[in-house]
Amino acid sequence: MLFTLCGRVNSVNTAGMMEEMANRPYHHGALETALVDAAVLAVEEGGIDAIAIRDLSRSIGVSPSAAYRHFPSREHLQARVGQVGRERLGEALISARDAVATTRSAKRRAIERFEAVGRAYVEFAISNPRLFEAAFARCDALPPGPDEPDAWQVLMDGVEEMIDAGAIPPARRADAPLIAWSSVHGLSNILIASTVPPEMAEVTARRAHDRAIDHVLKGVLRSIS
Amino acid sequence: MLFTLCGRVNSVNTAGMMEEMANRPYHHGALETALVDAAVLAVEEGGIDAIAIRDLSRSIGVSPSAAYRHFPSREHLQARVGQVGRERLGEALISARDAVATTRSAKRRAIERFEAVGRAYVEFAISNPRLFEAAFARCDALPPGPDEPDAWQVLMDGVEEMIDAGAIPPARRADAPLIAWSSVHGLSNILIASTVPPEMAEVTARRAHDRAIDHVLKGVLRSIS
DNA sequence: TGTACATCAGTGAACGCGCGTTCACTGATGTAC
DNA sequence: TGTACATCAGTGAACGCGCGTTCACTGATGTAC
Repeated sequence: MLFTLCGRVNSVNTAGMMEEMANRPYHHGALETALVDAAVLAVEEGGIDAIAIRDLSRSIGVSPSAAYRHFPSREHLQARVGQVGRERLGEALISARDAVATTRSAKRRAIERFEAVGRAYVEFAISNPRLFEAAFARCDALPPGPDEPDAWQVLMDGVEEMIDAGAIPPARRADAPLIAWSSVHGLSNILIASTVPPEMAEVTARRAHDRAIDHVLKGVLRSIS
Repeated sequence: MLFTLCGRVNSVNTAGMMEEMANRPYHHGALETALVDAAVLAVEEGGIDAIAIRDLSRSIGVSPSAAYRHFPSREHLQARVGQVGRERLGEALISARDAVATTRSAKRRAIERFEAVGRAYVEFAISNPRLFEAAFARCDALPPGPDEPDAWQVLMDGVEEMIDAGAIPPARRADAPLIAWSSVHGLSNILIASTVPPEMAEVTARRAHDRAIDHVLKGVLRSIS
């Protein structure tokens, strides 16, 4: 499911929702979280403009005005979704990087960890295309939280790690992060934008994406070496 | 104006519009063009979802239903705007490339033409951010017209030209276009997304962008050489 | 050259819709004494 | 331990809005004879 083209993490439990609405207490208890979760799903379905306070409240089973206890306006909720997108992206990068085995040489390991970050970046975008877009569409609206994992930071750490391990020359410290980020971010957007013809099997698309990612990552390493 | 951050080609002539509405004939004469032009401006103002048939018709001075003589639905108009974005991007690339002087060696010239394309790509995105986004958001909706200049084609031509001139090895023919496109497309999106703090002068931003473009283009050449 | 008529490109009223937001309110919760 | 009361987190009705789209219509245009 993670690798389905434009696939969504589809965790809506309709039965559970109906049940919840039946014997629902006066106070929801975690309305803010519920709103953000629902908003994230809505964004993944129809983009950032698909966020509608009335619609989300309704789906949660709460009156529209209740939402205003937690967000002063629709825009603030949208901004929050962008923030969540950035958080999830950062987490995906870190967990992919840290999943790389540690049995290689320091140099090889640094390269593989860097590649894992790049690969995870593109795969996150493919798996959550609209959330990925929202993450960057509203990135000026809410500052990164203090312990929010930041994609840009993860990337710079990776470059530093490679320099330390002697995988790339220190002279590249200044421009390598932007070069790498551009490539990987661009590939992500390109893969998101291009719709695969329906007759093309999902597996085929996945393989094509894989090859594209490989090529671009190899290119990145060449350009910063 | 071309280089203003998030600058728009602001060619609305309010006086002219009022005048036109006063002694306007029963038939508009070029309503389709007028709708597309107005839609492009609206997109540049507020993104693809800012296209509203009622609003556009009103601004042109025509009844809402008149638009339906030319577009079956709002979605078709949106798709058309995406197509216009792609056309304009393609034209910008070609004209920048062909503006490169021909007095250099074939090799040097091929490289400079290629760089000019990359630079024009990013500059188009910076100058028309929302139109640029729309160009790729709806790129599956309308097929490219027969003589529509295609950004991807321009890029591939550039690679071919460099191979012919001996600027890059033929072995790069397969992966160079995607690598180059990813970098340049990614940088475009990054520069669009990052808002410059207001205290930062426009000139400063422009210079920062210039440096970023230089770095990334140099990286592209390294990675495909 | 003049005229009948088909076709084209508009009008304007109406339909039904869902939205964001506000407001006075009420039920539940927790805290000070 | 019990109670008064402030505060919190909901309700539900209402406001005004603009939207996409349809429909029967009408004025302008061009074409066949």
